[in-house]
Amino acid sequence: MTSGRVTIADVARRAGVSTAAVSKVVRGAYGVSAEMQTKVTQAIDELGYRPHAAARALRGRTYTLGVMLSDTRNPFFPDIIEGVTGRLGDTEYQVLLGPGGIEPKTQARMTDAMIDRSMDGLILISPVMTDAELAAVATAVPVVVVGRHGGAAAYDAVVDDDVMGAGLVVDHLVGLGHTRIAHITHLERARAQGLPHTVRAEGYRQAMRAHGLADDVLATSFTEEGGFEGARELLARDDRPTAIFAGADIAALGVLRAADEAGLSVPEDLSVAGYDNIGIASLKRISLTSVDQDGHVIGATAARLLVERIEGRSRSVTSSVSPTLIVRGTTGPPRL
Amino acid sequence: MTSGRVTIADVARRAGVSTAAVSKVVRGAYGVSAEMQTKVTQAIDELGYRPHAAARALRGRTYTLGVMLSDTRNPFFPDIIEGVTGRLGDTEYQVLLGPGGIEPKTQARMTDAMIDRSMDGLILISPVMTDAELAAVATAVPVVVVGRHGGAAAYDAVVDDDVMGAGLVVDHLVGLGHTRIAHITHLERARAQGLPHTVRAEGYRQAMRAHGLADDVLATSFTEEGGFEGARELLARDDRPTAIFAGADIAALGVLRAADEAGLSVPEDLSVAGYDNIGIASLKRISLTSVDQDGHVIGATAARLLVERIEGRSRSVTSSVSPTLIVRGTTGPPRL
DNA sequence: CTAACAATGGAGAACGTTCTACACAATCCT
DNA sequence: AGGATTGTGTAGAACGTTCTCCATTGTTAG
Repeated sequence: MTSGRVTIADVARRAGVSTAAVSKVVRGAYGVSAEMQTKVTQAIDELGYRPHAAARALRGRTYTLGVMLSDTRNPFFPDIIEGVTGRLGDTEYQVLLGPGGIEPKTQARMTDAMIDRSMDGLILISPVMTDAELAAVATAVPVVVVGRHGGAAAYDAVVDDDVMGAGLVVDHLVGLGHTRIAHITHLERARAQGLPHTVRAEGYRQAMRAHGLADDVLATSFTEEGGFEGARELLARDDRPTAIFAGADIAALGVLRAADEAGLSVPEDLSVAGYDNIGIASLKRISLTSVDQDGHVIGATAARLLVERIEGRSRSVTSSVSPTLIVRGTTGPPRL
Repeated sequence: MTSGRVTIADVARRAGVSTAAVSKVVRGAYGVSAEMQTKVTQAIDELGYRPHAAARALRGRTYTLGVMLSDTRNPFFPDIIEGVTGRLGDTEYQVLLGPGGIEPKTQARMTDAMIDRSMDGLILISPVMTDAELAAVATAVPVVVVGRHGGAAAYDAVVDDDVMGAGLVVDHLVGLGHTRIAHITHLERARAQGLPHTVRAEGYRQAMRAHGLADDVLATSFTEEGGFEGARELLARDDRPTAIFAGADIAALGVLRAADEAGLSVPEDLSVAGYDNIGIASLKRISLTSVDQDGHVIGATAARLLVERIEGRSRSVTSSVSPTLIVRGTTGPPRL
């Protein structure tokens, strides 16, 4: 009455069997007769028994998967979550999210906390930890890393093909007739390698080279302000670009503001493209050309890989998701 | 070597004391000498010991707080999270988020899962459960409910004063000279009482009445599409409103699109206001007048109340946060 | 008919903590 | 001096599971 919690012992008493037998039934383990099965199942239903995850943790699984979020404000993070939970919806696994913050230190604290809570596996979204830290986490628990290129042997990885995505944008703009295409990227702060913005910038450079064009990369930050500042600088030049490809939609919004303030009309005077295809990009008022990553597929894939890992696979896998270009109103042929 | 995990017994052996003593030091409990304190602390540091939360759960606290999110896409949910984690940053508590989904059933599953994982307390953000379900959760674990009016004795509550917020908008519009002000609300689907949209609609009605004006409420949904559809219907009328107050910014964006398509200029032909002050409302391209809820304060308050509850307070508390009106470019005097 | 075996159920030892109860020593009061 | 009190440390029983044996059945093969 004090705790009120129904335990396996209560069920065993009710069904007139041992706790071991109940445990077997609950886990679907080998060695239970049909009769035992029904008896116990009935007792469980009558009492409303639910296994106590913490107690389970001491011996076996917790059926809890952790997803560490580096940035809660990243607009397609809900897509990834939905992909993960959707995939796991009909399994016994539960998903809990851990806000890891932007700093390597706070992220490490979060992953430690998740390990301490004996989660069965972790999905890390764009972690900003060193490779060594990442490897350390991966030895303690199965790990899938999302959004970071160049995965290691210790963990699985799911990445968007950012090189391809950047290429799609450049190809599109070149196809429209642009030659002066600038790229706004995010200034590298951490030691971590293979982060999306780096790879997108590299993909942009490759694609420009492939078209025989000179590249023009400016590093500010992936914020509205960063896009604004970057665009203001680019647009002040004598030979200002006719198109700006921002490495993230949020920065592209800043670019649009800069264009507004400079009295340039989009797309006639300036074409603008982003990356991520965030929800508002599709709003008619914005109508931003962008690269869609299909966070849903990314999340579902990460969940699948993680469960596979937990259930025994040891060979490491890297899955690459192909982005698609969504052409909208902010890109068009340059004014001659 | 197999598990690799450092346990309290390892620390005790290293320091040459009992496990009970180590436990006392770790918990900061009464009855440890200074000498013992340093000896044990040193051993902990040397071995890199971290308490195993699941094992703790079986006896005492887990130092884990759960935040159930009803809607991961809600744009000010990151603000609330930051408020919560910010408040808890220097305590021993860890915050984990649980995506509860929109359905009462999935939300119940989530809260159950959190209870099964012996979290010390739960913050429920706009839960769509019945009062009975809510009460049941609250008997199992300390609970703070956010964003739902009319809290019960069993749990604490933090709410935005939605009546006041709606009043601010109406007062502002009336002050500009508007008399035909329509309101777009969210169609009630669940049984749950006291949800924000209901209260906002009621606040709107009260304020209109106070100004001696006729109210005009249309229920669609709090989505871009819902705002669009609602506005299209309202704008097709003979005596179309000169101002539309949408109960959520996301719907207000739909209203803006409808105005664009109808060839009405904002704010000259139509004033538009929203609620929530989501990030993009401040973008120059949108510049939406809105009501700000200060999710940061809400989150911090919820965290404070929850910790108080966990640490013994039994009297139930409801904290109300005052919203503020952010006037931007989408509202102005009506054209005469 | 008996030995071997498969199928089923149960005992009981973990798992890593917390926490109550107690032992012991040192200090205090009268 | 002797009892009471205070301070400090330890033993050991929980907590609710899982899981490895082991015991007891039937069943089958020879």
